[in-house]
Formats: sequence, structure tokens, C-alpha cells
Amino acid sequence: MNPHSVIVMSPSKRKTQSDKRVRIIDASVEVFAEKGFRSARISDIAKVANVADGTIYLYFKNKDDLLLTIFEEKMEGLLAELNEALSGEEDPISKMRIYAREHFRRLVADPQLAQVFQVELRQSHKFLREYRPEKLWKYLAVFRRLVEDGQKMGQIRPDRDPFLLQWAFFGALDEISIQWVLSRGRPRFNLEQAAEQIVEVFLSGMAVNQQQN
Amino acid sequence: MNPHSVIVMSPSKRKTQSDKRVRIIDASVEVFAEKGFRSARISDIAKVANVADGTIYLYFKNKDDLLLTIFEEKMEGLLAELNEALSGEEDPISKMRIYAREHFRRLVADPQLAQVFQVELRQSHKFLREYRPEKLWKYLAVFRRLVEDGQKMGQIRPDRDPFLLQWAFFGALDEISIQWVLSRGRPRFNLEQAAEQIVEVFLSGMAVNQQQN
Amino acid sequence: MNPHSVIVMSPSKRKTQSDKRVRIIDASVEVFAEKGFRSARISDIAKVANVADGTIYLYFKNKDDLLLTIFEEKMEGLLAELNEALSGEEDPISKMRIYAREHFRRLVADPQLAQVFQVELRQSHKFLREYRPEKLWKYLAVFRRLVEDGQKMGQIRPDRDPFLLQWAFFGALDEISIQWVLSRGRPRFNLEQAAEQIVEVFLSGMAVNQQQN
Amino acid sequence: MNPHSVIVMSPSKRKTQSDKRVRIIDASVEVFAEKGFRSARISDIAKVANVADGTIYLYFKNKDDLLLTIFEEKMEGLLAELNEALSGEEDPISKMRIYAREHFRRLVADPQLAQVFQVELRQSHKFLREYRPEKLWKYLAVFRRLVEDGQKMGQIRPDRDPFLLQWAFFGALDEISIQWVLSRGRPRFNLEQAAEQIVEVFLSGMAVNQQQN
DNA sequence: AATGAATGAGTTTTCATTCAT
DNA sequence: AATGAATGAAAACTCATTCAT
Repeated sequence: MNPHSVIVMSPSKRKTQSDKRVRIIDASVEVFAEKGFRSARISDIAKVANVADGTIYLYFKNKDDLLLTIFEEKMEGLLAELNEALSGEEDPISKMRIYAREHFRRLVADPQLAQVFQVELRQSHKFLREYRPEKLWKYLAVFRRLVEDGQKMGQIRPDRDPFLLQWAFFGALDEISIQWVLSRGRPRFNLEQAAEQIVEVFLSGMAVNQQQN
Repeated sequence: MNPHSVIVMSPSKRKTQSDKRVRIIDASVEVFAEKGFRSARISDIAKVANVADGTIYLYFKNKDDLLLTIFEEKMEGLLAELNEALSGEEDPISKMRIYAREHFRRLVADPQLAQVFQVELRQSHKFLREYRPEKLWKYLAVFRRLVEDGQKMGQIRPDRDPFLLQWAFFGALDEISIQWVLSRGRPRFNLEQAAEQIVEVFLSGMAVNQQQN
Repeated sequence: MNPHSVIVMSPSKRKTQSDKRVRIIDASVEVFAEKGFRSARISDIAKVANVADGTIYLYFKNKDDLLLTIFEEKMEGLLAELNEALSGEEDPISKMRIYAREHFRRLVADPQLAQVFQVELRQSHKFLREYRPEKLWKYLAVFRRLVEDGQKMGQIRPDRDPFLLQWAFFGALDEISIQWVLSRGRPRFNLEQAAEQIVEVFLSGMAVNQQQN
Repeated sequence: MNPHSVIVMSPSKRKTQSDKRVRIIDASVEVFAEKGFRSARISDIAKVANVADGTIYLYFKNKDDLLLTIFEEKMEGLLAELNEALSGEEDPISKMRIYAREHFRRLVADPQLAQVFQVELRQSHKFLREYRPEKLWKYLAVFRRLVEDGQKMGQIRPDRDPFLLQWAFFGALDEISIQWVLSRGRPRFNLEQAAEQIVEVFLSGMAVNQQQN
């Protein structure tokens, strides 16, 4: 994370150390996106990452862990980007607009990761049934807090449930994301306009004074 | 083919005929809900359905087909119920309220089927990547047409995209459904109130005249 | 077999009686030739023969029995044809020429049966390891007796072993038959000339007086 | 690749390397000969070879490939032995005698391999219908060239077709081999005398001057 | 830390055969 | 005799994971 840390490491150390970990993760995203999680073989990933099969198990517990780690780590980055994007703005309502735009912007920016997030991840039994996606909750909580902030500032009706709304809003964005990812090959709709519209609908639905949306 | 043929058949014959198909489907829902799609063994289903393993393959092409058939057939039933529930009402706005309530009502009514729909189904590679869920589109289209009707009748803003809204609305309901299903064991939130709130948000967001929601 | 027997039967009886048996055998040859013995499904044969699957088991013990019966019955016919063809000739040497010609003639006459005899039959474990092909031995014995007759009449060297020669001669014809059957699609060699040459080689090799071949 | 690399390898490494491959092949011959190709289970072979089931698939594509590889590799050895045996002799006619004797000698020397070659191999659909046994053709070609050499040297009639004769000769030897292998348990005939006789018959049949056989 | 050869668990699916009608 | 729905046994193969080097 810290860009200065590489200076401390010796170049060779740098190369072998966490380089491999990163290469494995990047290879996984690539292979998962292309072949799908179940069809992807560890040896495929190892080949792309240019490491031995066994090496993957030095960095990750198992195949599921690899998928979950992709989620965790990439989500971390996305959260950081999101917060970065929100940092310049004060108004909760404006921040919500940024939230939606950012959500879709990253989809377009990294289609392979989008495929993994929107499609492959859902096929992991662990992810759906056992794993508690803390990072996802953090991501949702950002929106929930915007709602709460809006309520405190009198912009959003106090009788709207921030918990329910975080899910509803995320569900709406997510479903549209899935449709967009699955529409590979076919003409895709415009995500920027979609973001705009979804936000307007939700804002109107939450706003205290309907004139202001 | 002949609708009268059941009269000609002996009762036992009739029983064994398509009775088995129904028993297999019911057993599948039960076993998939309990063990999960991938962990469920065909022999488990066969045992619960009280048929031989091979019999399942007389009625279904393979395990994936079984899951997809559950979706198709149950969805058909749900669609019929939905249309039935909507038939008594004329106003598009009121119909939207019914739509959401019905969506959640069926969730509560059949928790096993809900588990299969909200969790297991998503793990089928076929379902997500290859299969085009026509039945789901029909289900979405019902809502889309309500939006279009509302626009024609001047109740809903003409600049709202019915396509986008069907996904957003469904995504919102679906995410809340998933959270509800996954909250097994923990105290669950009230789905009726949730339905109410989601609908109000969307209606306000779509309405021409903000005073009327 | 007896062409008059059909007169005794009622026409309907005739049709249902052994008609089915014949139809099943014919269908088997067709299906075995096309799909191969292992890939051929009983239900395929039943469909072609226009009978129910279970009906096949009224006439044959099992799938292997079906293949073996084809061999037995068709071999019987071939033996009869062979004897018929030999009946007009007295000289053992001339008869040997007829033997070889007949062998190849039937190959060309019924390519499907040839495929079954030369290829599919050999894949039956039963045929190769357990079954004693009496009919094949009878077929070989015809040649063996021609050798013995030739020896009695002083045309063939008495130190040639008729047993060994029946196998050698049959092996030679059989290998050429296999090559011919397997050369489907490619230009095939002339079987009549082949028959001529093989016979000449064997006759020269067996003859008492080398001048006479 | 490097022929010296074995020196670099530790002895144990060398042992495990291709030792396993050899052990699997040997085990296969043993198990195929005893149980037959179709009845032999991969796990049987693995047990005899003292490796895990999956290890077999590191060296061979599938069960059919295993059988075909046995044929290829053993045939290679047999060809080498044959050429070795023929190398000391110049006269084509004498070489033919050696050819037949060698053919039968190896049959007696390795009865298990003989069983696989004469019986089990023929049950592989692949072997008979799809696979082109190049190695067998090389084996046949050795005889064909002896015929051609004999023709060039004026010992063999120029009107004899070497192609036809290679098949006829091989077919004769092969059928006798089959009978010998299948006669397990019963008194067996003398293969050395058989070789002698078959060769004499063919030589007489091919010779230019009948006095010389 | 890295390797990659070896392991072996685990289950769907086919289809010959049966037997109630 | 005929049917055909139902049965259920049976095994090859994959590939995530391990561990000796």
C-alpha cells in the first residue's frame, strides 16, 4: 500500500516476496473471469501466475479462500476509492450520487473483476451460505450512513429505514450490474444514465421535500 | 393428450404416472434447501422421493436440469398467483403495492423454495451464464408494464425508463429477500413493512406529482 | 426354413410370430454395424425393429446372446450357401477355389453383416473367451475335409496337417477380409483377384506335384 | 532430454521417475491378461503397480490409451527383436523362416502379453475402428520387403502381390496364435512345427521354381 | 520459500434387464 | 405375448491438496 516500502526492500526480495501473492491474485481474477470459478483449475492459475501449483497454497488456504481473498482485497481497494471519491463532498445527497456513479464506474473500468464479483463469487457455496461478507457490509454501511446523515440534516424523511434502504439501493445497483455484465456481446445500456436515474428515484423516495430532487 | 384419459386409467396407474415427477421435484426442493445444490446427491433426492436413482433421469436430463425445472415450474405457479392477485385491481400504482407484497408473501409461505430460489439457484453455472430465464423476464415484465401503464395514465413520469426500473425494483426486492433468507436463526425483520417502504420509495421516485404518494 | 410352413400358419400369426424375431435380428445387424456393439443400445434395436424393449428379451437372453445368435444363425445360412456352391463340383482342388471365392463374395454382398462379423463380434468378451464357436468350426471343417479328400486322392501332400491348414487358410482369408472391411471410404482392393491369389499360394504349397497349381 | 542427466539425478529420483510408468505398464499386462480388458479396473492395476489410481492418469490419457500404449511399446520391442534375429541372415527365404519362428517364439516366451495381444487388444473399439496400428504395419512391412527382395533376386514369382501376401501370411500366423492362446488348459500343439509348415506352404506358393522349396 | 509429482476421495449417469400390467 | 416404466449396479476420471525434496 505504502509506495515507499519498496525502497526498503532489496529488489530481488521485492520481486519474490509479495510479488507472487499479487501475481496469483491477478491470475485468479483473469482465470476465474474467463473459465468460471468451478472450471478454473489451480494449475491454470499457477501457469498464468508463473508459479508452481503448490506455491499457491503457501499464500492461500484453498481455492475458496482464493476467491474470498479476491473479494476481500479488491473490496478493500474499492472501499478506499469510494471514500476517496466521497471525501471532496459534504452534502449527503450529492454523496449518494457519487456513490452510484462510482459503483458503475469501477464495473466498466475492470470487466474481469466485474465478472468475478457479479457472477463467479455467487457460485461459491461458502460465500453465499457461510461467509459473512464484512467488507460488503462496510460498503453498504457507507450508504446507510449517508441516509442517516441526511436524516440528521433534515433532508431525508426520518421514517425511512436506513438498513432497508441500504439493501434496496445496493440490490438495485447490483441487479443492474449483473444485467450489464451478462449482456457481454450484446449492445450494452448506458451505465452513467442508469446511475443517474436510479439515484433520482431513490432520492425522490427518501426526500422530505419532494420539490428538491 | 386426451384430457379424459385419466378417467380411463386405473387410479394406481394415474398415481404412479406423473406422481413420480411431482415427488421428485418436491424432494429436490427439500434436499437442495437442506444440503445445498452441490452437496445434494441424486441418491439423496431419490431416497426422499422414494424412487430409484435412475428414475430421476427418466424425467430430467441431469442435476442442473432438475434445478432449472424447479425454477421454471415453480416460477410458472408464482406468476399465475401474481396475476391472480393483481386481477382484482385496476390502478397501476395499487398493483405495484400488491406486486411487492406478493413477492414477499410467497417467500414466507415456502421457506424451502425461498432458499432454493434465493441461494441455491445462483450457484448453478448454467443458470447464471448460459440459461436465459424467460420466466424471470416475464415476472419482471409484469412490473415493467405496470410502469408503462402508469406512464400512459399520467401517474408516472414519462422520463423514467421502465426497463431500468424493473431491474432496480426487482433487485431491491431480491436483495432484501436474500438477507431475509440468510438471516435464518437470527431475528428476522418484518417483510410486510419492508414491502410497504420499498414500494413507497419507488413510487415517490417515479410519480409525476410528488404530492400524491 | 421350410418355405411351406408359412402356408400352415394363419397370416396374422405368421406376421406376429417369428416375424418379430427376424425383425429384431435384422435390426441388430443394422444397429451393431452402424454404432458398434457396445454403443448400440437395446432401445435403439427395439426402435428399428418396431417392438418394445422388453420384447427383445422374449426372444433373446441378453445383448450378448443377441450378437451370438446373429453369428449362429447367419453362419448357418452361410454354411448352407457354401455347401450349395460346393455341391456341383467334385474335385477338392476346384472346391477350394470356390470356398475362397464364396467367402469373399458374401462379404461384398452384405457389408453390414460383414462389419458385424469382422469387427463387432470380436469385441464380445464372451465370443473370444468363453463361447465355443461351433459354427465357425464347421465352416473350417469344410475346408479341412477338402484337404483330407485331396490327400486321399493323392493331390495333396500327406505330410500337410489339415488342422493347421484350416486355420492358416481361414486366418489368411479373415485378415484380408478385415482389411477390406476396415478400408471403408478408401479405395478397396479387388477381392476376386485376392481370392484367386491366396488360393494359388495355398494350393501350390499343399500340392503333391508342383507343376499342377 | 540430456542423456547425461541421469547421472545428475539422485538414484531415488531416477527410480521414482519413469519406474512408475514401467510398473503401471507391467501391472496392466498382468491384470488385462487375467481379468480381461473390460473387467479390469483401473484401481486393480493401480494396486498391482503400487501407485494411486490418479497416478495412472499422469502417464496415460485413459484406459484405452493404456492398452494402446502397451501395444505400441511392446510392439516396438518385438520389432527390434525381430530385426535383430533377421540381421545375421542374408537370404530372403531363410529370413522368412526366421520371421515365423520368431513370431511364435515370443508368444511362448510371454504368455500374458500373448493373451493381451491376441485376445484383449481386439476388444478395444479404438484399436479396431479408429486407431491405425502403425507399428503393426511396420511389422507386416518387414515381411512384405522380404517378398519384394525375393522377387528382385528371382526367387519369388513376380506376379505375387506383396501386399496381399503380407496380410495372408500374418493372418495365418495370427489365427494359429489365437488358437494357441485360447487352448489354455488343453494340450497345445507344437508351435515350432506349425511355423515350419506354414512357411513351407507359403514359400512353395510363392517360389518361382517349385523344386527349390 | 518453492516445487510439482503423487495422491485418492467421491458421484453422476447410463442402460441392460425386469416385471407388473 | 407384449409392453415400457422402473430399476440400480457399477467405475472411470478429475483435480484440489499434500509433502518430500
